[in-house]
Amino acid sequence: MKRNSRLSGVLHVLLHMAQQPGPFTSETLAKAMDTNPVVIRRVMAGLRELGYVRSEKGHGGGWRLACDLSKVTLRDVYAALGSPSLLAMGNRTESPGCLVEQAVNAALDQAFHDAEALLLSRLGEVTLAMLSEDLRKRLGSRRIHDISAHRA
Amino acid sequence: MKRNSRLSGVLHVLLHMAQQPGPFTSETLAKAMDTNPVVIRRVMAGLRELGYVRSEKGHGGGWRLACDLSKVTLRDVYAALGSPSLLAMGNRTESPGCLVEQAVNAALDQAFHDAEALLLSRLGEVTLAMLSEDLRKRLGSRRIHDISAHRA
DNA sequence: CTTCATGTAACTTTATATGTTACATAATGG
DNA sequence: CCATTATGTAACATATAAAGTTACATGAAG
Repeated sequence: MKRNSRLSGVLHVLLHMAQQPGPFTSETLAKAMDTNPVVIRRVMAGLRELGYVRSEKGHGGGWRLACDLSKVTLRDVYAALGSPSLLAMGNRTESPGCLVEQAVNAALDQAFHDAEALLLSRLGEVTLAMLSEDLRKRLGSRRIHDISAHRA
Repeated sequence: MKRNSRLSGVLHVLLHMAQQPGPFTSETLAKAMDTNPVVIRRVMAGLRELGYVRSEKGHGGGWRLACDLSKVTLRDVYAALGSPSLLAMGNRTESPGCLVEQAVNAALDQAFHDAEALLLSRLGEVTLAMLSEDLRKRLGSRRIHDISAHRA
């Protein structure tokens, strides 16, 4: 999986899960995402803590959606991943003694903060249900979208 | 120097240079920034290409500002660094064959694009002269700010 | 022609996301 | 019971990119 694509990856998994009844094993999901089952479990753990999915062990076990898709936004999913930093750039030092650095930080922080706020706001406007609806439109005529037939 | 803090670092250097007449050797700047002279040269190279600074070799050589600070914005400086990616997150794949991935990408791309545009816009509103003016206010009573007395 | 500065390629280090292995835990079916 | 199948998780390995370092070439000043 490409760098820093957890959000993208998790959404992919959730959307697939919304297309078929579960449960899905970590191995199935991992194959579809071209990654490792452990990675799936790691990423899904955050979602489980917030009650968006459930997991069960043993025969017939695996992952299932456990939330109202119209109530969960992309921002919620992002938060479930631990709210990793959104921006690729940051300040050299956070609490500088140098006044020059303080002046630089003040200017950059303002811009960075605004951009982060906008991004979070946008993510908060999109629910998983909206994504799923968009997907159904894209699927069009095709009746089923089986995860086992996944190709990148 | 912390990760991905080139913009912050370069601005720091430029602001120091605006406080005193030059020239400044890479070594002097490096000490103030607690980094290596070669790193300074590498980063300043982009600025030189765009004519924002000049460098001279030999005795009495070093770096000098070569632009009207009121005409250069933080966005210009960012561009001089090669416009590195602003966001820490991206899509798993750029041109996916999977329709699920396409739906996810479409949603995320919109949000990502808007945030990047806002950030660039904000950076474009701030000139080096404005930063320098802000710095002078912060310096207040202090008459001089000698780079050789730099502390982080 | 020595000294001091930048220019730059090549290499090393470090940070972090991602991937993998190994093993513990729990649920199910015989 | 107990073999099978699943998740849970720690520990380790790999990959990538930023940052730092070394080495040496180039050029200007005294």
